[in-house]
Amino acid sequence: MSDERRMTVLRAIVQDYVRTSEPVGSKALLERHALGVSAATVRNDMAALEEEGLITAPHTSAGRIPTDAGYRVFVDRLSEIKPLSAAERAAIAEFLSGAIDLDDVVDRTVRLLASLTHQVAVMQYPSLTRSTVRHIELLPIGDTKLMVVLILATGRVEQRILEAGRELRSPSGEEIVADLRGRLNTHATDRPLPEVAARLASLPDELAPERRDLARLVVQALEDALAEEREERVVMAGTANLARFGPDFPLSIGPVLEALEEHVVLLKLFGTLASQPLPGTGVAVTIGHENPHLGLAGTSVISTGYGAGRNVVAGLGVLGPTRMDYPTTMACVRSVATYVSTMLTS
Amino acid sequence: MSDERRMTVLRAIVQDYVRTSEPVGSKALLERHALGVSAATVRNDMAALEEEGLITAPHTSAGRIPTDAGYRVFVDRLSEIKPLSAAERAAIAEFLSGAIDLDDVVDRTVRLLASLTHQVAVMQYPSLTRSTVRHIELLPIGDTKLMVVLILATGRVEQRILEAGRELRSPSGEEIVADLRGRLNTHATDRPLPEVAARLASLPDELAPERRDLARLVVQALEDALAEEREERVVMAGTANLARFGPDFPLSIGPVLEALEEHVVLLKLFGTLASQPLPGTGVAVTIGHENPHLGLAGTSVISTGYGAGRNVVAGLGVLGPTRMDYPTTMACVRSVATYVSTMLTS
DNA sequence: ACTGGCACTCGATAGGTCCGAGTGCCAGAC
DNA sequence: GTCTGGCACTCGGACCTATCGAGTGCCAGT
Repeated sequence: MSDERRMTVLRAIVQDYVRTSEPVGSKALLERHALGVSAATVRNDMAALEEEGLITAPHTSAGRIPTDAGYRVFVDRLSEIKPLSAAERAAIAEFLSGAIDLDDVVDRTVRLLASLTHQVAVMQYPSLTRSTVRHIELLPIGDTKLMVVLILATGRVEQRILEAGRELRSPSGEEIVADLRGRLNTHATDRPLPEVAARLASLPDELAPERRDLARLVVQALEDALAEEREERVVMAGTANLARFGPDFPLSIGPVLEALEEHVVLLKLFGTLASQPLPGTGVAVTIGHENPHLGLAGTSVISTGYGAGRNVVAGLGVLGPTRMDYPTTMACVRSVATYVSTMLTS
Repeated sequence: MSDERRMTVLRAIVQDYVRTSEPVGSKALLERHALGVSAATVRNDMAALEEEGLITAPHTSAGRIPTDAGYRVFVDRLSEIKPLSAAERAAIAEFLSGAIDLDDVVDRTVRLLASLTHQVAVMQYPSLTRSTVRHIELLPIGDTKLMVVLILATGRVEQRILEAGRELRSPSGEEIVADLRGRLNTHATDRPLPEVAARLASLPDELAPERRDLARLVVQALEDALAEEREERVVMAGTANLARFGPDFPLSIGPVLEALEEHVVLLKLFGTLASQPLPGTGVAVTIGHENPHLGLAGTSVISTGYGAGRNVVAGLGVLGPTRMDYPTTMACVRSVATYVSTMLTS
């Protein structure tokens, strides 16, 4: 019994089912795919596939549909995904190149991805925890107030104003602030945020005792800013595509919308997924019940990382019904991620 | 023919239909409402109401359901809406009081509103165009760079860094900056943003010629900051409630989700609506086709304004099927808006 | 102006039949 | 062993029909 052919049959079943959304039988399979064998043989293979749990029959005497495990095997066997056409790539590049700022890049990206894949597109906001510090600035305001400004490599700026409790406009005060600014930047500039947080904690100890209080306040303010910004945002588009889930979606769409609203769920999903890409494709795929969240049991998630330069900053991807055109969708996700990355690098 | 009783019948029809989501007939009406007249009389009234276009029959020999116009009359006749119970008010207050910052207030508010009304809750981010300036700060950075900080009454902070093109750390430079800071705040502090924009434009002219270039740069930066922040954000929650639209919703839910994703549409909706509240209730109601957007033809929007102090800052409300419990929903929207307003004032 | 009564309409429901795609299995061919 | 053709069987979906009942419009009577 040829393992090879069984996989061909599985692939054919997945393809046909995705196209028609109807259970596919042995006869129908033969019409669309030149398998070179008879219907009876295909039936035998199907029986074997069902035995392995890769396909299932909704009821006796109907065709077969792939199970989650079937999709899994199908996806894992995709050694490489076909690249998009030149025209498609050009369209992506053009659409994204019109963006005016970071917000706009994110907004355009999700919309583009949603319309390309006809699924729900989700994108993590560029995560600051994986970004680096570009510069830290200290600015006296009034006589005793100090503004702490944190500028990140992603272009984001955070600021805090704190009460220093001492005169800062005096020559000695200026000197203290200048010294602190220098030390902060020595420790932080161009370093990733988690490392910065660790290094800053011990900074006050290297100062003269009378300067430690101010340093502690500033470090505290910076840590605040880091912690707050660590809460990552998620943007999505294409939820209307859920309406095409199929004629049977009334039950499934509610929970899915609920899950999509819980940004925490999505963040967890993309956080773990982006780090486990499928070898050879660069994208990660989670299918149906593999998904930890109950409401998403009928959906698959295709995700990947993106970022400026070579370090991954955040995740992006799409979510759709298990019955999804995996190859095409994976290609779209990967291409869009690539373009966003180049866009962010410049 | 008593106009009075006809309205009572209409009200009863609306109430029953909202409860059961099934067309209501003359007989069923009599069972639930003590109208004091016979079924035949009710039928006559119904025929008259249908003549007026306030109710309609899905098909011959079925009950009647209210038309958009019917709902309109029903809502307009609600002289006052019943306040929420003390327990509900307490729950609202407690849920919102846990918020830690502006973002959190908005987030909690939409979630609360969605779960209270079982509809889709939408909330405009506090609009800066209707806010006021609290303070403008100018801070020299390095030798020739200047940071412009704009602090708004809503607590939001915007900053820009610009190249001044001249020495600012010198005594004369400091004096110029201080003078400019004073003038800016004289013109801007505690004034609404649109007025600030208008006043700033002419500010350079009141300065000595050699100081105008710097002033123009600063004014330009401030106008940039204002313009950018003018782009208003919208937050929503409870989209999963759309799944309860009814068993017939497959067609309608798609367009609705599309409309919800077009934040521009929502902003326009709430922008115009919040300014036209229903007298006596403080909330604005748009029903079905009254809505300009095609995808929302089957939905009603209940909205109102909220804000710190007595000036309305932005809109907030819910969106749901035309078949909606208007009195209760209106009460919820109003109460939540009230609490958010008090919360923002403090 | 309201009521009771009556004939009529028509969607929803239930039962029954038919059809065909699809299956499993088996005996025979390569 | 592996594949093929054939055959009996299953079962959901489509289609038809009959029945039921909530609801209507209208009219004559109070």
